[in-house]
Amino acid sequence: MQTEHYNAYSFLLERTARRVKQYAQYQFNCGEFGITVDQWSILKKLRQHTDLSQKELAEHCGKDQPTLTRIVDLLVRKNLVERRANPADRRSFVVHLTLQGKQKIDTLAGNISEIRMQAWKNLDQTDFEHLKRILNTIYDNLEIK
Amino acid sequence: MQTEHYNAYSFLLERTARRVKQYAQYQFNCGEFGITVDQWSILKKLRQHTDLSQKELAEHCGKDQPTLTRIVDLLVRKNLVERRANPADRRSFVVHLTLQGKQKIDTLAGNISEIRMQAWKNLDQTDFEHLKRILNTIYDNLEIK
DNA sequence: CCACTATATTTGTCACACTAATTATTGTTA
DNA sequence: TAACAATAATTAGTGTGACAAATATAGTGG
Repeated sequence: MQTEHYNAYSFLLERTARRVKQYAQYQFNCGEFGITVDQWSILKKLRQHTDLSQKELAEHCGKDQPTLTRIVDLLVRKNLVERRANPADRRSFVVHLTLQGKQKIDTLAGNISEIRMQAWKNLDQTDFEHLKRILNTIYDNLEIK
Repeated sequence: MQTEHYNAYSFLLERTARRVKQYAQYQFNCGEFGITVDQWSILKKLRQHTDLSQKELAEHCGKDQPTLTRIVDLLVRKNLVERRANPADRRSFVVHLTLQGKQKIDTLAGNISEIRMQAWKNLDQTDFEHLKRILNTIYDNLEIK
């Protein structure tokens, strides 16, 4: 690899990630979904693994704990989730989807899949495999001891 | 492409972009570089194209104008750049590297190249070409009209 | 020249990332 | 059991990103 690349990839990566998020948020706003993209990622994870602790939820979603605390605050304020005492550990809560939260997910899931699909025009399965492999390699290369 | 992918790529992309930035910032902090990763990207662009207006600088760096205003504020406070009147247009400034700014860039450029290189362990030129092509395709697919 | 529109920058607000510090609780070990 | 370290969650502070609105100046068409 020549040196000039080492500066380009971070720019491309950040720029693309930002656009992916911005595009999705724009569509969320147009459709008046009433949540942010990051809030959606939490809801969706809860639909798969119900009643996770905040720490577990943060790990699954790739967020840090302070960020997760605040996202959960916002979701609680919107009555989409609630904090429930964790009987096994009084330091922690489990985050529980409300009925309203489940309904929100079921209502939006189809729309959001379509929004996400838009990125893959002109790309195929092989491209996805490449992207996944390269991104995961970079991710592993940069672990902080 | 099957549907499950359409939700995975955004997670991978954001996660990787975040780690790239976090890793670089961590190394910046360890080395007491005294700037953030985003501030560095502005300085480096100014080293290539001197005295850009804030609007031009924002475009080159892929930042929006309010964000750029604030980053320039921080760089001014650190005496690394200064705002100079644009004789051609009194609405705008040109951002000018101070001597101190130039010295900072020259001092850090080598270290930062090395930090950036770390991401490419176990990857080659072809991987870079794939990544560039795929990210740029996604970027173009998601333009907001 | 005047009104109108467009542009460059700034400010404000909300959301999120990262770090460090704090609080409450748990686990461990002397 | 009492001191100690580890952990879950929170809070605070700074930086950045997106969007909207405000201000000042520039350009344009009548």
